[in-house]
Amino acid sequence: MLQQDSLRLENQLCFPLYLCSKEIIRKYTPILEKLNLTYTQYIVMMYFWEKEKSNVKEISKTLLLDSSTLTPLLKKLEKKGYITRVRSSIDERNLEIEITKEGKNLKNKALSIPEQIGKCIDITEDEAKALYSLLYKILINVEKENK
Amino acid sequence: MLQQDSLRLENQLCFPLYLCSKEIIRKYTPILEKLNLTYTQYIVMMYFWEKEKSNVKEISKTLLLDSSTLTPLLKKLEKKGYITRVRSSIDERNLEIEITKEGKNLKNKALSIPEQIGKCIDITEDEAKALYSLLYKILINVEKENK
DNA sequence: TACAATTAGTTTGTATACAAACTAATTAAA
DNA sequence: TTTAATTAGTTTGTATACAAACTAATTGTA
Repeated sequence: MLQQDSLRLENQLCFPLYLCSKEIIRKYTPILEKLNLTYTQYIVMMYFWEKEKSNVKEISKTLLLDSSTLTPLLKKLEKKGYITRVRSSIDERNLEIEITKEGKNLKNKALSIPEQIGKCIDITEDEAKALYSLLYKILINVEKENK
Repeated sequence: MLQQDSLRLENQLCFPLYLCSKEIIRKYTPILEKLNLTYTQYIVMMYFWEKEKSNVKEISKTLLLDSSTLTPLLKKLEKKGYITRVRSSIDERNLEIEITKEGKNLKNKALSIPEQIGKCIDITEDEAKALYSLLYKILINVEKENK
């Protein structure tokens, strides 16, 4: 490919990635509204459905979200009553974040969401698997140099 | 898969999509800084490297960006001297947007960017092709219902 | 031809994102 | 044992994103 052509929109890989991410998240929005969650908040709640207690640093590392993104987001989730935020008494720098009963209950309301989104995306299971492994392969490569 | 498990982070497809998009864009950021561009501004400039003249509506349709995202972004590109924004005299509602000579010159500075990013992503050509077609397949599906 | 409907773009409000600067607590080390 | 360095999280500033409301221009239509 000519160097010129590598700058054509149709030859970009990140552009469709960016669009897919954006457009799928846009599909989530009205669905998540019923749970009073945004997409990023939903991701954080998923995290807490698997791990009841954590702190900003751990969440940041798992979800690849900056702590300065998380601070206000977690405050919002606290205000909604889905999590609690308490300074650790052992190390005052740490913020102990814990899911509430209400936060746990939210999972029941979310059970049908993956299927709803799946219908929108509408690819075969094999395609989904192929996509999934490609994405994680890229993620590992891209994150490799961040150390 | 149990309905419960479909809510596990590791079973999400949108999540790695979102991460890939975000993290690759983060790789672009320091590279694009040398051209005084953000990633979204870069996408818009790519658009104008292929189409010298356009308007908000057309750009919005091609790049899937809301006009309310484009308005301030285009003003910034104008301030940087890369495009001009002039109301159409035929239909005052239309904004005629055109790339400047400086905007065109910027392309030369950008020529090496795809290769730099390619190195970060680091997948084979076949994998890139497979990913590319999967992403566009999803995009078509997701956008289908937006009519 | 007035008035309704549509259209193009802008403004407003809310929610990310993240880099950089900052604060406070803890740990390391001179 | 002070002081320096590190660490965890917050604040600030800039730039998206997009829905909803809005403005102004144009088009459709009764």
